[in-house]
Amino acid sequence: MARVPDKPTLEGLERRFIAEWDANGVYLFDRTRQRSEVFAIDTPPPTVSGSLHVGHVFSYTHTDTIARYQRMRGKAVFYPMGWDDNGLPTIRRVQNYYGVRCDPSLPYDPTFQPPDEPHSPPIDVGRRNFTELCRQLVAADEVAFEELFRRLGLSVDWNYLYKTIDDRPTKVSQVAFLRNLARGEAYQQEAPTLWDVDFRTAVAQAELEDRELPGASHLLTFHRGDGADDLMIDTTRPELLAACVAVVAHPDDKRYQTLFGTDVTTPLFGVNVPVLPHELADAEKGTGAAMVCTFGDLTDVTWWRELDLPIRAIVGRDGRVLAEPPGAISDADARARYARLAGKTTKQAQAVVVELLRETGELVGDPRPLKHPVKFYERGDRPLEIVTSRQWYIRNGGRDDKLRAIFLELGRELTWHPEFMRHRYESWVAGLTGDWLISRQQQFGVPFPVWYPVTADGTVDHDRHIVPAEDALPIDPSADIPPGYTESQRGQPGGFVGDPDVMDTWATSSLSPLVGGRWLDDDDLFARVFPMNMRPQAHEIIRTWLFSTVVRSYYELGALPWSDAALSGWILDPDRKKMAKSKGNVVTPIAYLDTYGSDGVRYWAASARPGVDSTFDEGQMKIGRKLAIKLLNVSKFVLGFNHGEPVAEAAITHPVDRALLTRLARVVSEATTAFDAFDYARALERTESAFWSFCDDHVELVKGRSYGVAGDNAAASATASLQVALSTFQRLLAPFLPFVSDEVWSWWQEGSIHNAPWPRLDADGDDAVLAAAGWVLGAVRKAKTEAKRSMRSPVELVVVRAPSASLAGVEAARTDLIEAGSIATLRLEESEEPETIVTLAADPAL
RNA sequence: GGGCGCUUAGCUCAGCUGGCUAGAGCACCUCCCUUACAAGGAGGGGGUCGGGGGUUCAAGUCCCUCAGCGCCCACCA
Repeated sequence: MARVPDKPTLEGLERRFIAEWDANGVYLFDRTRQRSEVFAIDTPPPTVSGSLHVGHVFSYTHTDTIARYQRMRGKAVFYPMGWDDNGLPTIRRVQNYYGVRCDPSLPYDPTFQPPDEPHSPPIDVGRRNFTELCRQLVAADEVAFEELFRRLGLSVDWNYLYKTIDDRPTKVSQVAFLRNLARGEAYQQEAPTLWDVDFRTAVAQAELEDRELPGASHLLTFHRGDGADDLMIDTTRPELLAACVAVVAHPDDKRYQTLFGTDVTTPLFGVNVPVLPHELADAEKGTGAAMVCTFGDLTDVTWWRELDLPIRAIVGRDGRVLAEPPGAISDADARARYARLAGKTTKQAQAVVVELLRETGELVGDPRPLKHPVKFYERGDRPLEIVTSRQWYIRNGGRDDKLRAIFLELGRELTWHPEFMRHRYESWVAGLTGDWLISRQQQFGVPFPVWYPVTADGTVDHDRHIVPAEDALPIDPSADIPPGYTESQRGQPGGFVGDPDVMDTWATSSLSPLVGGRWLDDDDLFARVFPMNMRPQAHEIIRTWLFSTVVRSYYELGALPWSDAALSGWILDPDRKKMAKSKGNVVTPIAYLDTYGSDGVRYWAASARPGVDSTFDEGQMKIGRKLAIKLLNVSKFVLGFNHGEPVAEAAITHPVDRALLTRLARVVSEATTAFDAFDYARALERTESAFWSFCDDHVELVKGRSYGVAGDNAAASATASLQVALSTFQRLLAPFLPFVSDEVWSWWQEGSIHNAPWPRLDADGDDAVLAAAGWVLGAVRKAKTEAKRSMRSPVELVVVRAPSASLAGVEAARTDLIEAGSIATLRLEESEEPETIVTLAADPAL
């Protein structure tokens, strides 16, 4: 006996089912299943910084529909969640929220309590205190994140939740790093690196972005001896003149042939620098001759390295000109000029240099304003500088073509959804110019588990690493002591120091399949889930997260981390701009979940093609809600026949009903194929359109027969087919509308629909019957509408003229048509030209 | 400069390996309270499928080309 409410409603479904699913363990991962029976998802751990926005709802829903489909296909779905609470966003928030700053040199203060209000000026605290504040602050956000994801109906197994800040992920990061180090895949190097002067940290190539900035071209005079003509050089960065180490021109540039190998003297500072040929110099740009500074841009680094030039650094890590000039600036006037620059930001220094050049007459004309692209750290506010520093790197093929070829090949073995996304991986890997810089000069993150010996004279020996045993991890070298030492030896001659840096957040994220699968900690589990099936993620982090995961997985396990990568698009606001926190146009999802229900919002998300940027569209949510309501109502109606008791499928003998099953079988097949290809949107579209046609046409057609107007057998056939269709549609819609589908399922089935098997149908009916019947019914409806009659109004005569094949279909549906259309006489006439003539009964109102 | 994607009704978008008069939803108009649903239903108006060329019996769909928009990569004097 079906338990159908008198007045079906969507109200309260979310709260009820969230609790029910939890209580019944509907989404628990069955870890007894073998790898071949598991579908494992490498879920993106969202960055915990504030709140989730509608973009999260969008992409996480995509993944969830696939998880639900695979679960219904009988797979044990490994669907963990993680919180990425590492990294700069958290640091920034903690600094601002409490008004504190981390000073790693300070000891831990167990009694420290954060101020109630942001403290100004910021209070300096030790790294461990700072970390504790980070944990406190993210904890509240994480509760809200979990609540939202549950509300949205994500079928995550929350038992596998992890936080990147926790010991286990930290240990995974440190172990993997030490193994990289031992195998030579990680190394340390002192070299010019891109440097953010505000965050005071090195940044990686993958975190750069170009911004178009106004600048100016300055024409400078470099002097040649013996009264020869001056050498003119155009530069946008005259403030780096003191850092000039050479002048380069293209080897074929006729203008400079005689100068190659000679020296010229720099303006203002009178330093002799060589004029050298190099392929990268462009005869078309400026005067064709460029000054090489240490370092103005990445090309300078190349010239410096390949031409074996000295270093004359003048910009410090704070972005200001260093107090002391390079040794090459020896002349007293030159040193006096330099003194006017010292301590200034590069921007201020530029103004001073221009002034000085005007005084000496070495600036030709005025600076000519231009716009040019400048490299920024993607989270930064000021242009990057290049400074020499000691950093950790992981080899990624950027300096090794054989390795690069391996990573390119791995990218080709990966299945991409949509397929064209592989181009982004290809062009990124092909264009790498250096290894992956993983160290950051930050206080909060996974520390490098390395100490260095301090020699007897007090210098740190960076060439020797003291590393802990794996089973001692995780460690913090600024708090923990290397084996064989005591805390009193920290920083002392003959003692040790800890590596002060932390790993970039991607260095941890790149291990997400290992962290999620509990590598090291639970080998049995890991063997059942790795390599994973699916990596869902946004397309703009292919170069960071996706690529780095491929790299780490290759090093640690010699395999691709997953078989399939599913890239989601962006949410655009109505002005077609990407919704992003930094753009200030994000939409908070809660209000929409309240208004349209989780199912409605999920419908909107699932309507967007995989990988395609999609406009935020409230209208789609409204449609989703209507779909959910329709499912309630049609379920109620179908379950009203035979008191909701199941009727054996064997009763389905009527040609109209058999045609329905054939249509259903096709829809199931299309949805299945689409889902297998990760195309949730197509699965939804096929299902939805078949569902509406079922409700509006088929149900109307067989309604009368279901009530019994054509006898018990005909009624049983209709009822049984309606039940099959209902069961099928409920399950096809379950991945998209998990709440309402489980509600209607609960009216007549045992257990959650989300643990029910995905529908399978074999049918051999002739669905031309439905096409023919639909055509006639449509004509009848049209006639009634045009006559402004009710759909119930009687029809005296319908004459159907069509080829015999179509007539056979109409004949098969005769009783249903007569009933559905209130037709007194239905006459069929064979004809080449299909035509339906409807004669309405006299209007009783007239 | 190289690459990728997009351009179909007023709006948001489907249209998969070329094939019946190009579809859906929203919006708009008309009608219908029919006992699953008025939070519904029936019907209608509206498109030379970005431009041009080509292949084909047949092109929104394939090829070439141009244009606009977006993105990725590279350049950055």
